This record gives sequence, C-alpha cells and structure tokens, in this order.
Amino acid sequence: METYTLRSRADRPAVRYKIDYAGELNQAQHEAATTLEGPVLVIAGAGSGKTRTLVYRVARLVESGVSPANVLLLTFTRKAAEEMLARAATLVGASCERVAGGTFHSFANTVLRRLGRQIGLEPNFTILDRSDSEDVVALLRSRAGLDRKERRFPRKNTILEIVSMAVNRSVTVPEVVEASYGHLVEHLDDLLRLADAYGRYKRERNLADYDDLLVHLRDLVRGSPEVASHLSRTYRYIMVDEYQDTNLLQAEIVRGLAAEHDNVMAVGDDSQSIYSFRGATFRNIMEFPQLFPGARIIKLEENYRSTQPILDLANAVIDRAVEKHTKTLRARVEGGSPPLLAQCADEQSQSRFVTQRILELREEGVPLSDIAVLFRSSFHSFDLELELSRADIPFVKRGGFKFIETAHVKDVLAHLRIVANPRDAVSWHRVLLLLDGLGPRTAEDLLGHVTGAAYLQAATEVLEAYPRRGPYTKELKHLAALLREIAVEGLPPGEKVARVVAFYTPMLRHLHRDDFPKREKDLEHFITIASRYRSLASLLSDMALEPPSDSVGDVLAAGDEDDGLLTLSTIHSAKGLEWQAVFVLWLVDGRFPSYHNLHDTEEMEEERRLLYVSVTRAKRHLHLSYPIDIYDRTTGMVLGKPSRFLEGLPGHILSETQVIEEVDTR
DNA sequence: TACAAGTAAGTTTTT
DNA sequence: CTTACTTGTA
Repeated sequence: METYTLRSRADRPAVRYKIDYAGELNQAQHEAATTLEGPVLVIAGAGSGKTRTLVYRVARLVESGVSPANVLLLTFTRKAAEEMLARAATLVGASCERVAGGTFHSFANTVLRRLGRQIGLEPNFTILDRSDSEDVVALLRSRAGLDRKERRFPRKNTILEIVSMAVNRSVTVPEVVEASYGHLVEHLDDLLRLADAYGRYKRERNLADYDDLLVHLRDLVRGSPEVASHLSRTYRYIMVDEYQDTNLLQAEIVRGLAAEHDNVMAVGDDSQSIYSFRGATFRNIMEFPQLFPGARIIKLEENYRSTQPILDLANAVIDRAVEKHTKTLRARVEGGSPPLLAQCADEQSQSRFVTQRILELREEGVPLSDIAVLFRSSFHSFDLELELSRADIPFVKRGGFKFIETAHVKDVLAHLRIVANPRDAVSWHRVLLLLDGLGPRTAEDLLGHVTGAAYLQAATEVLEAYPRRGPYTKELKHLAALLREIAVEGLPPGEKVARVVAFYTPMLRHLHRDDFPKREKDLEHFITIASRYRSLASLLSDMALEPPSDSVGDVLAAGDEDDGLLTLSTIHSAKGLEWQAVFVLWLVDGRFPSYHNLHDTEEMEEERRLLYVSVTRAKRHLHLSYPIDIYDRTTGMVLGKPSRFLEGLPGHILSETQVIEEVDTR
C-alpha cells in the first residue's frame, strides 16, 4: 500500500509562559524553577532567594498544565506554605492555592484521617500534644508503681524525650539510653516496659502523638503498595523545603510518596540545620543523591538579603564548623558596616541598650515591624520585655509559651476532644479532675466504665448512672448534659466552645481565684478563634498542629499599629524570616552556646549553626550583645566570657563597643 | 482511704 | 510558673 505523509505541525505552539522566568531569576534559580521532572537537590544558602525559587517553580508547574491538586509542597510551618502559594497565585492565578501544602505533620494528619483505617487508626483519632503525652506517661508510670521514690525513676518529661528520640532517630530505646542517658541504664527494663505500655495505650484509645503521625504515614506508604501508589499518583510533583531539618522518618515518607515518579525537589542548607533535638539530621541532604539516584544538584550562593559585612561574619562563624560544606555567601546588596558587638555591664544595661537602639532606628525610619530581637531560649527576653513595656514599644513574641498551652485553654479543649473522640482517655481524665471532690482514683475508676462505651451517648449515660456517691454526683450529671449539648452536629465550633466556656467559668474562678480575669480573656479570645472554623475536627487538628502563637497582649497591642510591632523570637522560631535590623542577645558562654550543650561536640556544632542562622536574618543592621559578670543561680556559674563563637575573629569583622552609663552632670 | 492544699525545687530549642 | 512531694482533713 502507498503511504501519505502528514507534515509535522511546525506552528503548534509549545507551552507559552506568561512569566519571563529567565529574566526574573538568576541562572541557578532559573534552572531549579524550570527543572520539573526527576529528583533535584537545591542547596540554598541563607537569603539566596530559595522561597522565590519555590514560588516560581509552583507557577511553572501550573503554567505547564499540571493540576495544582497534583502538587505537594511540604514546608516547616503552614504559614510558610500559605505565603508561597499566595505569591504563586499572584503570578499565575488563584488556582495555585489548591496546591496541597503544609508541614509533614499536618499532611500526615490529612492523609491519616482519610486512609488511616488501613493501619488500624479510626478517622476520628485524637492528636496528643507534648503535655498530653506526659499525662499518659505519668498515669502509666504510677500504674506500674514506678513512682516510688526509692527508685529515683526518671521524670515523665525525660521518659518521653527518650522514647521520642528513639522514634525520630530511627533507633531503639536502649541505644538512646546508652548514647545520651547513661545514668539511667539501671532503669532500662522499666523504661522499655513503659514505652511498650505507652504504645499500647495510644492504640487502644485511638490516640496519636506527634511522632505517631509520621510513623503511621511512613508505615502507610511502606506497608501497603496500593495506598503508596495511590498517593504517589495523586502527588506527582513534590517539593520539600528546609530539608536539612527533616529526620529519617520524613525522608522515608518522601521516598515512598515519590515511588512512582521520583519527582522530588528537596531544598535546604546544611549550615542551617538546627533541629537535631527533634531527630533531624543534615545527613538527609548529604544522602539525598543516594536515596534518589541521578539527582541533579543545584547551588544557590548569591545572597540578596544582607550586606557584605554581615555575610563576612556569617561566613567566619560557619567557616570554623567541624564539618563545613563548601558554600560561601556573596552579597548582591551594596554597602553596609560591620556588625556591632556591645559589651554591657549587666542584663539591665543590655535591655536598655537594645531599647534605646530600637528607638533610634525608628527615628531613622526603620519601622518596628522590620526589627527583631533574637535569643537562644525563651526566657532570655524576660528582662527586655519589661524594659520595652516601660518604653511603650509594642511587640509580639514568637516561640516559648503559647496561649494554647495554658491550663485553662487546655481544659476547655478537653471537653471538645471528648466529643470528637469519646475514647480519648486523656481528655476524660482532665475533664473529670476539674470536678470538685473528684481526684485521680475516682477518675480512673470512672474511666474504666466510660471509655468502654463506643459512643458519646453511652458514655454520658455511664456518668449519670455512676453508683459511687460524692460531692461530684450532681456535677457529673451537668457534665453529661453539656457533652450531649455540644455533640449536636449542626452547632458551629464557635458556639460549642462558648458553651464549654460558660460551663467552665465557675470552675475557673474557683481554681484560679487570684488571676481568673486574665484567663477569662484568653477564653474569649479562644471563642473568637474557634468561630473561624467550620468543623470541630479541623479546629482540633489545628490547635494541636499549628496553634496560634498569639497571646492576649498581642491582640490588644495590634490595635495601634502605626508602624507595626517589634518581633521578639527564639532563634528556632525565626527560621526563614528576615528583618532590616536584628539584635541577638546574651552572647555569653553558657547562655549561647547553652550550657546544656557545652560537653558534646555535635551539639556544640548545632549551637554554632544557630548563631549562623541568627546572623543571616539581618538585612542591614546587626547588633550582638552580652552582659558580663552574670551569676547564674541554676548552675552556680559566673558567666562572664563572650560566646566562644566570637573569639579570635579577625579584627575588622566586628566593631566592638562598651555600653556605659551617662554621667549625670546636673 | 482519697482528696485538697501547701511547700520546695527546677526550668532549651518545637511539630 | 509549673511539678513533685509532704502534710492536713473528711
């Protein structure tokens, strides 16, 4: 038969992009943003436009015709994901907001609510936060009779640290004890029994702690080929930000999710790995090419954030790291002067120095919202907070204690969690103890009956029919009525919270006679937060995974924002952020680096990276400060030596100054 | 026996 | 300010 040839359609348009990718990104960024298929590792130095690159890559994917629903963006906080997607949306359209995004934990939560049954997890499981987990451990410990004082058995906090460390580092409990808790070796058998009981307890009551979310998701993608393949086909393009702060479990999850396509872009900076206490390891970055053979590696080294003198300090700090990884930041921003190192007589003087400099900066036109004060530990800012209030400088504090972790908010939450998961013994326990005359013994007896009930209705009937008599008999009936009331499907979450608060307020007043007004305000605030939600389930998940970090003070202060709020933050919570002016407090050996980590090289290296992260948050103005001759009561040490990370730096890197008192000449 | 209230000490970083 | 332990009370 003869043939007739159709000519190829030369005029068929290749995808036409609205965005000029080559023009708006530098060469390395462009390569990263436009490489869509296959594994890619992006080593992104601080301020190198990593976020910008990710945003453009999302846009590129969408412009190339990939459905947003097939893209997964895993970030360190949900806020980071939201911001990136919003920016991508302004580039190519609102559909970008349909990209799946969030933290590993929140992603795991979503998937497990849908598919958890495969591994024996009911969809209404309750997420335990750290203090919930501690409650469980305390209960199990006393049940096992391990709280008798002759044994000097470790505290619940320590027990959980060990168990959690084992999970996140993917090692066994004995290995953790041997490596980091040598003094507890004699208790190893009991620890193992307790760890075992803890796992069983959670399984029986449909509870999951933070670690479980990751473990379950890992098991899901590893244990069941159909589920893995289903997920892998849903999420055809995966991006993981802050890869240096992922742990082995998370790497396994990524590996499993990408099983069908290998389309993974991991972005990170080994010099900014600061979460090893959570099991994170920058080895994940190093080993990415082994996990994904054929991975393309792209380095972003040009810094668009800071002036060269600031980067000189950053480079000098990280240059002395034991394991250094070949990356030198080069500034694209002109000018700048060396960072200031201020020696202060005492803590007061440091606080006043910072306050005064902030006021000067504001005079010079730097808005408060573009200034931050960073510190190693949350409590390092207490004195400064007083000084700032005196000077009428409004601020928000990130990191440290959150409003959601206060006892009264947790009490209210516990009622709602019972409704969501009637088997949640932790919340039952908490709620029952609130009743007058009802203590741990009675609560446990009641729990035996209550959590056997499959439905809330049955559980409330148990409360009403409880045979033992006490001052609490009537209150149990009230509680039962409340729980039934807020279990009604159609009632909006805000209203549910309001009813619990109404029920709880008399107890609050009784429990906290001295300071209940402050706490009542927190609860009102909580009602407001809750009314933003459509479903109780999403409210509860968010409160566990992405709790609002604001406190009552912040809400009030936010009213008068002429030039915004000053930020106070732990270094950990400052990750990924930037400001025109940055202050770093307490650069004293023993505080920063923290005395906890003085003995261990690995941990000392992490402290060094923490300083690197702090320094690279600053765009133009950087102030480091330290008080001298501080007597630290908890350790009995006199802290007087500047941080070892600043020792022996070339003279021109820092400009050193001594803060002195004005001489009163009146 | 079970609960409440009072006293003495310990506090990194976070999902 | 919270937690663990001690003492006091019904």
